[in-house]
Amino acid sequence: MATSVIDPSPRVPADSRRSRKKQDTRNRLIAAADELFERQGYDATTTLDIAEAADVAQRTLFRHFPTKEALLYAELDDARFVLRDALNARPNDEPVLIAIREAMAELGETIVANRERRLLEARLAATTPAVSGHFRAVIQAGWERELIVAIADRLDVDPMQDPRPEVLAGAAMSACRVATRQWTVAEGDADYVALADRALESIAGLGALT
Amino acid sequence: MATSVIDPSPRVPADSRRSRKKQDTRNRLIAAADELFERQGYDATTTLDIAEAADVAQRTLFRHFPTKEALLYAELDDARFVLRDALNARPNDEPVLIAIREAMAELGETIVANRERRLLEARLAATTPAVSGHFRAVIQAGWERELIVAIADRLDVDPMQDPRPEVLAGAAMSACRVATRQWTVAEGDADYVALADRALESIAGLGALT
DNA sequence: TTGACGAATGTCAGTCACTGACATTATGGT
DNA sequence: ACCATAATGTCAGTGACTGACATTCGTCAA
Repeated sequence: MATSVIDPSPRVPADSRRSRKKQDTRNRLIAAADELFERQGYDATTTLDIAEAADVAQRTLFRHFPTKEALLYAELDDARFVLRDALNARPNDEPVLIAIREAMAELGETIVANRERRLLEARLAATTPAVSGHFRAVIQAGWERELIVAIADRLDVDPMQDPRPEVLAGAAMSACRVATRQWTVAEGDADYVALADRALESIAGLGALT
Repeated sequence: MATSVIDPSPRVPADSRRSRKKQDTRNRLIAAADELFERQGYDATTTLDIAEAADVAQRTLFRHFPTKEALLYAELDDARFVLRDALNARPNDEPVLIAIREAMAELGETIVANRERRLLEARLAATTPAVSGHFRAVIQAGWERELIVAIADRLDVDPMQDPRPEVLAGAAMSACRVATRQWTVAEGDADYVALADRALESIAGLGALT
């Protein structure tokens, strides 16, 4: 869900032929981008290439995705809603860091399911500044916002006054980045959930470092 | 210093007329960008506008700065070397989080000195996604790298294996972002160093949150 | 002083991501 | 069948950035 682009009130049943076709072009665009990025690299692939490979006009591509990078991270961007739901599902009396670890564990399963795509994202992010930049600026920032409001809710504090929600969220996102990098170095042959949990756990000991 | 762009080995004395002129065009470009961003907004200002206001060719602008955003963040980008030096200057037996707080305090003074520019950066980042994105993707990531190597050095661990350096660095950068936001909300009429220190201090208690 | 060398800049043409405006086609409801 | 409108197509831009080559200007040595 979440078309990555703003489309307000659909007056059409969510499962009409129209919406199926729309979803289909969206999927074809993602698949085309995937394959082209894989085959000829990110920078060497133009949005026109992608559109033609998906057999749509370039303009249509930009109606579905706001930027070229969004094509790559469509799935991870939507995953922030999964994160939000997972967080809200944790019991309210659970310590915040525990709740985050549990929610991330749940999310981690979903993430790693698409192993090949995750590895592609990682490869491209490692070689292309535009990609890693977009990840930090858009994807990670989006996840972070979800974390912040969830944490502030639990602590019942104002995240504009109390620095802890944002600081904890930042630490958690860094932990996820580390876990992802380690998982990527291992070519996906590692327990992502365990890696992430270990990194998240380390947050508790940050103040005691020599 | 660090010209924000790669120029390897200058065979010319660092204080020749040539280098002074070069530095001068660089400064004029920054000043021109500053004023135009202030007057007509970020998006409404083209790189050609800036170049003409500084009385150079557009091509020259892009020889001094790799992107339009870099014009805005030239100073903050260079500040990462100040951060590195400040960190290295801290005694080796000092606990890491303390060292970071002290180094940031030192850095904070430098930062807040240019109050008007900081407020301009904040205003633009708050209204223009391209600006806030660049900040996260380039500036903050750069500072974070400095933090990571400094922390890993002190702990004598491999930052690729041990998640703690990167996690702590991420938390610290988030703390700085919070402090900057609070300082900005107060229109610069607040003790930035105190705000940053309070946010950084909160890292120690992250694991104990209910 | 002069002349050679090279750094900084200028000029120009091009690529490519992205956008606004308007025309066309395809669906869904009537 | 008919109309409203969602989805797409077409086209002509704008603007950031780049490569190639010409020109100017500071530096230094003979």
